[in-house]
Amino acid sequence: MRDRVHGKRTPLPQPYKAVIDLIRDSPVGAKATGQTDLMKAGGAEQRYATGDALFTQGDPCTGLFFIESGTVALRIETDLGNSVLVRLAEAGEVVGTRALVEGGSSAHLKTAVALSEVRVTFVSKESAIDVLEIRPGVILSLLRRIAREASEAELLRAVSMDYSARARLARMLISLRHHHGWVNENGDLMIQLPVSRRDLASAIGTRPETVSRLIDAFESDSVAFFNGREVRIPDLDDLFDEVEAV
Amino acid sequence: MRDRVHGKRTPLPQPYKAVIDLIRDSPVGAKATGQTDLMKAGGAEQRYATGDALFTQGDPCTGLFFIESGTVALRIETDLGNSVLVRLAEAGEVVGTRALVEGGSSAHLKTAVALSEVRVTFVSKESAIDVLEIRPGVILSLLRRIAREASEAELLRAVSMDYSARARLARMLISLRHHHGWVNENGDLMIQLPVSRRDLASAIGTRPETVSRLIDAFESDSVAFFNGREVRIPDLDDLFDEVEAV
DNA sequence: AACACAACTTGATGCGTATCAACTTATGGT
DNA sequence: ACCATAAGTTGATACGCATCAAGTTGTGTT
Repeated sequence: MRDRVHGKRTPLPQPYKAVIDLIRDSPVGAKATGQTDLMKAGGAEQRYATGDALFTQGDPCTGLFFIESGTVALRIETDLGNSVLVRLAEAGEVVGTRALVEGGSSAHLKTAVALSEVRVTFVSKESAIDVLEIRPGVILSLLRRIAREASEAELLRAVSMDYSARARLARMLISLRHHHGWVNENGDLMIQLPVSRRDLASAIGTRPETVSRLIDAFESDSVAFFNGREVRIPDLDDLFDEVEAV
Repeated sequence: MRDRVHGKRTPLPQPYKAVIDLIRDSPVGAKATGQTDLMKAGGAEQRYATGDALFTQGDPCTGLFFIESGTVALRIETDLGNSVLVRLAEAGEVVGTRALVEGGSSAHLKTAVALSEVRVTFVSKESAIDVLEIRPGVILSLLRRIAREASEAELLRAVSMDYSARARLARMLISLRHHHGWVNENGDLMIQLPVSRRDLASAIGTRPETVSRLIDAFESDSVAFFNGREVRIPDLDDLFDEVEAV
């Protein structure tokens, strides 16, 4: 691997491949699949403009939001300026699953804000549970989806602390490519960051100043070139190399 | 708050209380509730001795393990010596939920090892899914349980990086008290650590040497006194103070 | 276009913790 | 009870990143 500005870690001989793949390439939010049409049949389409909140931390959970298009930021807000980006939810994912948690009157732990034009199908808590009680197939699909999210979130939590901030930023870019990347005329991977530097920093557990410096480092090493929220990545493998060592 | 050997952080004005409570006191693995008797009816009781593996990373997922008694360590093993303790599963929790994840032939991402005499009810993947397809009530209970785990794991991942190693160790002790603590004749909280220093270190994302020094620091500050795997905590509030600032 | 304010960058400095090495203390097997 | 090996401790050193401060660039507003 290339020299790097920031540290090195003890290499890990032959870790189990599936785990490494997951660590290296898991989106911040897990991908969603499976048909939940039956459930969504009882729902209503809603639209949100950039910056609108789907729900706010502390609000009672009223139902599930199936994202049809657009990107939603899930944040913990600690005060006006101080917030932590917990994950980005993309088209195909469900947010608000806390509405299903046992104990009727649960409140949202996070705030969900549209980062772009967002279209969702909203299914109220009551009708969601109605459907779930009648159609085991639907609930099984939802269960499987959430089981995977839980499993992966837990795993990521445990291992992500072991990475340097530099590696975590690399992993973030890798995962963002799925919904925010394309290939330009020269064959370079391009990514349009959906978030500010500040969000980016909080998402990877570091500070905006550090992100700034990491960007400098990536550019000196020709791994990635940043221009505002647009990122050009000549060779994706270089990014994977950054996450190679644990 | 008292002076401390290690750092301080910018205080957070009035974060949303439920979130803070969760952060401060969430067990490493989420508590489980809800009746799943119907599902377990089709299962078989199994016993494991200390050190036995319920399953190993890479094995195909064969079913769900409902822990009736004892403590199970879930680890990612990277090689023989190098492992990360992802969570401790206690009586009342379910492990192996990855068996339910979509896409039939999933493999375990973690290794589950009994840390004590462990009694579980094992429900095979097939019969679990059979039950789930017939009894929506059961699956709903399971879904709710897993939804909460997912939600909390995700949140914890995001915020735990913001804490110092010292605060993370304090949080670990706080959460261990639920299943491994008692009160001694002097009214002191006692905790019998179920894991080695090495596991402890990996669970909080640090190194054994650092854990050693943190223990020294806790003892100098009279927050907690360690004797092998036995910990004496004169005042639990002192530990909560350690996690107070983000 | 001019302003206010937020977002971002750059530099200097210090703290927290990883790392490496040497040592001491437990643990388990024969 | 012994030895071999693992687990835990202690010390010295280095470095990644947070922090504070001051600047610059960007963005929306009237």
